[in-house]
Order: sequence, then structure tokens, then C-alpha cells
Amino acid sequence: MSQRKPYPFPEFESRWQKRWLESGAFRAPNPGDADFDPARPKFYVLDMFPYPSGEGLHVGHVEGYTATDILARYKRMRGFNVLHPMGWDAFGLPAEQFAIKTGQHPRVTTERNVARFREQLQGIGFSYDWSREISTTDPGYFKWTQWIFLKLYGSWFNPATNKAEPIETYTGDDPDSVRLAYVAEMPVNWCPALGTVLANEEVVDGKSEVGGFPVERRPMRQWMLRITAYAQRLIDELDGLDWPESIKLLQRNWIGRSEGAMVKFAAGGNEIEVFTTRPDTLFGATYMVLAPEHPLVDALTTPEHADAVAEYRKKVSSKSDLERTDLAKEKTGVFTGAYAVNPVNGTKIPVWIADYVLMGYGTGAIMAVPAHDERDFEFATAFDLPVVQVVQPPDGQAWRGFTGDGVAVNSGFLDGLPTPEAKAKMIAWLEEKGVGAGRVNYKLRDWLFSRQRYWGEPFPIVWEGGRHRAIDESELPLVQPEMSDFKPTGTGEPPLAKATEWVRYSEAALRETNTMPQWAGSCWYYLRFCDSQNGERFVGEAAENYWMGALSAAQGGVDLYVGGTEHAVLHLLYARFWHKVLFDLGHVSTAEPFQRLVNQGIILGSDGQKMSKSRGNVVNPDDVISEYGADSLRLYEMFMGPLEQMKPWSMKGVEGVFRFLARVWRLGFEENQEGEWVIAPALAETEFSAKQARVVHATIKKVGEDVESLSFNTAIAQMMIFVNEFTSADPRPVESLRVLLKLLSPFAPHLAEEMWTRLGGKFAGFDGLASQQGWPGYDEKFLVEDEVEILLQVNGKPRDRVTVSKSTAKEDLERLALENAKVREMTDGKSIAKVIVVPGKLVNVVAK
RNA sequence: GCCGGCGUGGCGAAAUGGCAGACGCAACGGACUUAAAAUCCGUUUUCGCGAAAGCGGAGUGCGGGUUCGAGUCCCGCCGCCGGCACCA
Repeated sequence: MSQRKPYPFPEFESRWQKRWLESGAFRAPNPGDADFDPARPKFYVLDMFPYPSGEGLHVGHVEGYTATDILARYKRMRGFNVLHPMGWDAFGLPAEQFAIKTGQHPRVTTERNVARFREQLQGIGFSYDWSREISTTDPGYFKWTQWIFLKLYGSWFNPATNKAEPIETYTGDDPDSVRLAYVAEMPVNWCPALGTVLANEEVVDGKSEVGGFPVERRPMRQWMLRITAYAQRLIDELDGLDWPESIKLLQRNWIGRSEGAMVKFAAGGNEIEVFTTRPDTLFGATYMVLAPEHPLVDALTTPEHADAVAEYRKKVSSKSDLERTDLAKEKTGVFTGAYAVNPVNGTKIPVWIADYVLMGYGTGAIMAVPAHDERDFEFATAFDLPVVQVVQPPDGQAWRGFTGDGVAVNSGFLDGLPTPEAKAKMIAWLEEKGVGAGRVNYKLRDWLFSRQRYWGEPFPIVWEGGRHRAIDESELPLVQPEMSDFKPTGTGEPPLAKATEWVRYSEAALRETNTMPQWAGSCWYYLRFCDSQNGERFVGEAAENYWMGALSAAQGGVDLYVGGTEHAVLHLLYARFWHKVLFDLGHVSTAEPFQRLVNQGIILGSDGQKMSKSRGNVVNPDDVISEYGADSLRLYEMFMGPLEQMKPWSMKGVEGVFRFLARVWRLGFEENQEGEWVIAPALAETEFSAKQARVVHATIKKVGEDVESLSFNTAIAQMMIFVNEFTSADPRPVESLRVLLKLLSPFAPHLAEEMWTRLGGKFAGFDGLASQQGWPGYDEKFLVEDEVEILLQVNGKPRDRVTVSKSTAKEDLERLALENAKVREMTDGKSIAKVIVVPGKLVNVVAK
């Protein structure tokens, strides 16, 4: 026989979940729907949709999802039309790997996991509009992912208008060279033993993380998205967003704008272009370095250095990017035998290759100024290259290795100029002589968009005669072929290449066999939620305008987006990029997708460590629900601390909120002899005492304000104060529960509904559902007390307190303080220098 | 190395520049009970004096500063966490 629960949540939680679901209680009508009310303001509150892993939901999901659910329920009670949807980011490697192991189609495992996630979410009572549910793996959804890809493929970024335009407006000879989706040869991590390409993160010390097989860098044909075209706008348009500054900064740093100059160096018949942020140090450039993969290396290398260069390049090519950057303690490199001419002074300087210069940034070549750059200085020291001072540091610092701003020296026409002016003058000189120009550079690279996987969106592209072209929109969705063998091919060809019939598009054309990365589906899902059943368009115009439109002064988009920081620079940057392309092409009405972003903090195990299976500190939400109920789980996760803060789990804390909910229950009911819960006899239609009224109105005020500011922990604390106040009240005004249950409903909706309905059996004013009531109002007049306690301080130290009427004049308060015995004692023998009076708060007597 | 964020009781935390520690956990004491659990009531930053009510001092990582008044604002350290990392 199971132990009796302090309140009977197992009897009613699932009953209410079913009722909400069946009655469509949280359906949000779209413009055009019969029950749509244009007078209601809209509110779009969105969760980062989960990857439905085999592990099921974890408490971290529940934290963010509860926060948004409280806000969604609160806004509904405030009269908003609330869009609060949920879906599945269901393409991904785990499902595919499981398929390789078992031969089971990834769709089967994915559907099973989705069913489990859906059941778990519904078991927590989240008020999602389930009629809008989507999955990125559903052909009805990824049809439009592929459609957006076609838009990217069919457009280019026009620098003159600073936006994307249809490729037809491009007047150059080779449209393929400017498309937002393009094909390029990219070096990737190829593992011959595993027969597959690996991500950088999967390569450790040049070997595969799994199996320890050697990994080599191999150039492969890849689809790329030209996100770099949007670098500046992705920086600039962060400004108007209501996001944490730290996330904005993360994105700005990731995009990595730097200003400087491009400079051309002549080298024999060749020209080496470099990017530098310090054109003012050009006189100090004593050598040059090319990345080992730089295309000019072969042309420049002299015969007597050819062997050494070839050997060095081979050594470097076997390293992954991670090794090249991470393990760089000592500088390595070789001389090519070639010399370049420094355009500013005609000096012949040697050209080296070294792997500290990266092909992927700038031009893949640098001018080395060892006197004023740490890396160049290290390299020059290692290889005994000349070091020439060209910047005089301020206040007598040593010039060798000085990288800050100073004054130009040994620099001809720049001598005597402070660094910023010297930069400007040098750029002007370079432009005048035609050997360089001012230039802005970004760290951001184009987005490698293809994967050699089965379980992803196929590209709507075919190849014919060595050229790619888009298939017609009418052929979408392009679904993966049915296959039973998902293993890699061993040749680097994607698994789809094995479906030869599917690949053969026509006599002359073959389908692209790469698939899109997992990020693709999550780049626009928030748009689909606005109109998820639309078969004609990726989102209906009216629905998009309505839900993504601006609230007041904001620039529009999702009104609140909550999720973890792990997506700060990937998902959130990719989605902004896609959204801007759609905006430029006129398909959406706002330039940014997410107006307000909030990151929930990580929940640690009770040992203060990150939750992990190996540590054994993982908390399963299902266990918490079966022992304490869904309302306790929700309430605890909100009571732990501020939403955005990292905080450890505590089962004792769960018990604490559970006890609180039981106390709420007992405000309304008590157990009779037969063990049945009956309406508490203390409940009566009586007036509030002055103190009770104050607590009630203060609670309405505080809970409302705290929900608006997402300070759920303090809102709950205030409701605890409320309950403490009424627990001992006899008679207990029924009105206290009418108010409390409304306030509590967004937090603990099951309990609120159950109590609301049961009390309605005896008392008036409990009609309908608690979750569909209007939010209660408060009256300031109950909050002000007639008498206030005034603190008396002497030199800032509390000495006494007096109770006076609220309306006591400033002068009277001052007099009261000076006449006070304690104050006089403390100021005895001193002279009063000043008296500070803060009406309603304190009087501070300053004495010397 | 660079860039962010955070440091408050035994623990999670609260505090528009105005009585630090609300609310909860834990602990302790009491009521109820044959007993326990549950529940209800109370105590709990710390040091000194006091039998007690109480009185006095110290206290928000460390050191300075601004202010009548600083957990809160400013400067400099220390520690922890996160991100980036040869980006020219």
C-alpha cells in the first residue's frame, strides 16, 4: 500500500492535462480563424525546441520550458493572444548512428523518441498549442527548408544595396561565383580507416577520437553558405535587440571585425597581398610569411628550397586545424628562397612559409613586423630574422615586442605621428600609389553546409555536365530514398550515393548526395510555428505579419526566446542570417527573428558538478513527478534561484516547495475521518482584515511585476508569505483563495485548476477554468500603512526607531530625531553638522 | 594570453544608494502522538557582556575611494565559472 500523499496530486494532474489537451484550452487563433479577436494584443513566447534524444527530457529543458510556460499562461490571463508552440529538432547524428548499428530506419527511432518527449512535456502540464507541433524531419516541414535553400541558391548579396537580391540582378559573367549557396573545395578531416569525414572536435592529436586511426586533411567538394556577406549587418543589427550583452559580445567577437589595410608586395613576377591592422608599421616589415597552403607557394619557391618546402607542407597538411592552432608552442617554418619588395621603402625581404599563418583568414599571407607583433617576434627570434623598431612606446617602455599605440619612428613620412594618424596616412599613401587600400576583415568564415549523412535534408540540386542547378520548387519535398544500409561508403561519398536509382535524376543529370547539417531545420522553425499547417507557403503572410510583428517600439520578431547559452554563436547566428536573407527577398516582415532573448542557467547536480551519467548525479524529471508531482517540479525549478544563474539541484528544496503546495491545498481542504478531502470549515465569505488585505494586494502586485521581469523565485517567495498569513486564519476569507489560485495558476496549474473546481462546488465566483481567468488587479490604497516606522541614525548608524503617522512633515521628523533620547545620548558633546531626512524611511543626524 | 560573468549565513538565495540575510532548506527547541512520520508554533550571521528581556561591537572575497549613508557606484587586487584563442 502506497503512502498517502500530503495532497492528492496523483489523482488530478493527468486528469487536467487530458482536459486541457482535449478542449484545446491553449489553442492560439490565427488571423482569419473564426475565433480570432483582433482587439487582443499578441505575444509570441518561444522555447528552443529540443533534439529528441533517447535519453528523454532532462531537468535543464524543464527549467526554460517552465519559465516560458508561466509567462505564456500569465499573458493569456492578461488578455493576450499567446503563441506558445513546441516541436522537434529531430535530424541528427545519434539517430543515424543507431541506425547503422541496428539497421533500423532512423525515422523509427526518431518517432519513438518524439513520442516519449511529447508525453513527458504533456506530463508537466505545459500549455503548448499542440495543433502547431512540427518536426524538422517531416517532409511537410523540410519541403520548406529545401525551399529556403533554393532562395539562398537563387540569390546573391549586392554590396551596392547591402542586401540579398535575386541572382537575376547580378550582371557579372559567373553568377555561380556570387550565389549565397555555392560549391567550394574545402579541406576536411578525412579518416581512411573509418571511411568517413570527421568534425574537428572528433579529431584528437591527429587521430580519430573513436578507434585512434590517423586522420588526414583532404580537400573535398562542399556546399557553403555565404554568411560572410552579412558580417557587418549581423554586427550592426544586434544593437536594437533585447539580448544579454554577453551574448551580443560573443557574436561580435565571433564575427571578429578588424579594420586595417590590404598591401601588395611584388615578388618577382608575382604579387603577394596581405592584410594588416597595423599599416603604420609597414617600414618595420622585415620578412613575409605565407600559409603553407597558399596558392603562390609553388610559384615562389626556388629549386634549391623545393624539397624543404614540400616536406614542410606535407607535415603540416596532416595536422588538423585544432593541432595547428592549439598545440602551437614553438614556431616552425621554412624559407622559400624568394624575396619580396617592401613597397614603402624598396627593401628586399625574404618570403617564408609557416603554419602560424592561417589560409582561412585575410589573404593567407602576412607582412611580418617582429618589433611590434608577438608572433612575428617569436618567429624572428627562432629563425634569426632582423627586428626593426618603427613605433616608440609611450613612457619609456621597451620597444621590442611592443604592440600598443605609440609614435612612429624610422618610418620616413610617418615619423612623429601617433599610431592612429600614422595608420590613416599610410592608407592614404597606399591608395595613392595603387599598392594597397583600407580594408575591413572578419574572422567569420562561410558556413560549411554539407554533410555526408543519410539523416538530413537532401539538397534540391542536380548535377549535369559538371555543373549544378536547382530542381523546380514543384518537385519539393525531395525525400531521402528508402535504404537499409546507412553505413559510410568508405570513399568519402555520402551514403545517399549508394541509392543509385534515386541519384539518377535523368539520362544526363545526377542528384546531389550530400545532406544539410542539423542546423538547417532550426534556422526557421519559429516562422513555421506561426502557420505550421500551411501547404501553400512556408508561412502565411498574414500569420507572419501578426505573430512576428513589432510590439510597441521594439523592432519585432519573437517576443521572448528562452534557451541555453550553448547556441550563442551557432544556431542564433545562423538563424539571424537566414532571417535576413528572407527579409531582403521580401518573404518576412522583420530584419531580426528574436527581439528578446534570455538564457537559462545550467542546473548542476546536487554535488555542484555538471550533471553527467558517469558522475551519477543526473536527476530524471519523471522520478520527481512521480514522487512530488508536476507542479512541485515546475515550482521548484523556478524557486531555485534567478533563471539565468547556474545553480545546483537539491531534492530537499523540492520537498520544500512540495510542502508549500500542500499548505495551499490545506487552505481549501482538510481530511475527514474517512480520509476524504472536504472543504475546510474555516472557509467563509468574510472580509479581509487590514493586514490580510495588505498581504493580498502586495502579493498581487509583486507576483505580477516579478513574472514580467522573469523573477519567478521572488514571486514564489511572496506567495509563500501569502499562504503563511492565511494558514492560521479562522475564519478564512474565501476571497483569499479566489486571488491566490489565479496567481498560482501559471506556476502550479494542476493544483490551481483542481482547487478552483472543487471550491466552485460550494462557493460562488469559481466559474470556468482557473487558467482562463483574468489576472487579478490590486489597489495601492491597501498597500499604504497609516503609520510608518522611521529609523533614526546618527552618522549612518541605526540608533532608534519611532512610529509616526505617514504624513508627518519633514521638519517634524527632524525635530523628533533631535529630541530623541538615544540620539541625544549619541550626539552628546558634539555639534550637529547636518540632518538628512528621507520621508517615510529614516532620519540621519550627522554629528561631529 | 584576450574577452565576459560571478563572489552575501551551514546550504539555495533576497535586498529602487537607506534597518543585510525576505522566502525556502538544514539544524535545534516546543505542541500534538503510547511512539514515530506528517502537521503546527518558535529559535538560528557572528563575537562580547547578561540568568533573561536586552545592550554593545563586527560583518556581503581583499585593499582603497565617492557619499550623510555602499552588498549596491568608482579604482586596484585575489578567487571561481564560461567563451575565444597564432585572426596578422
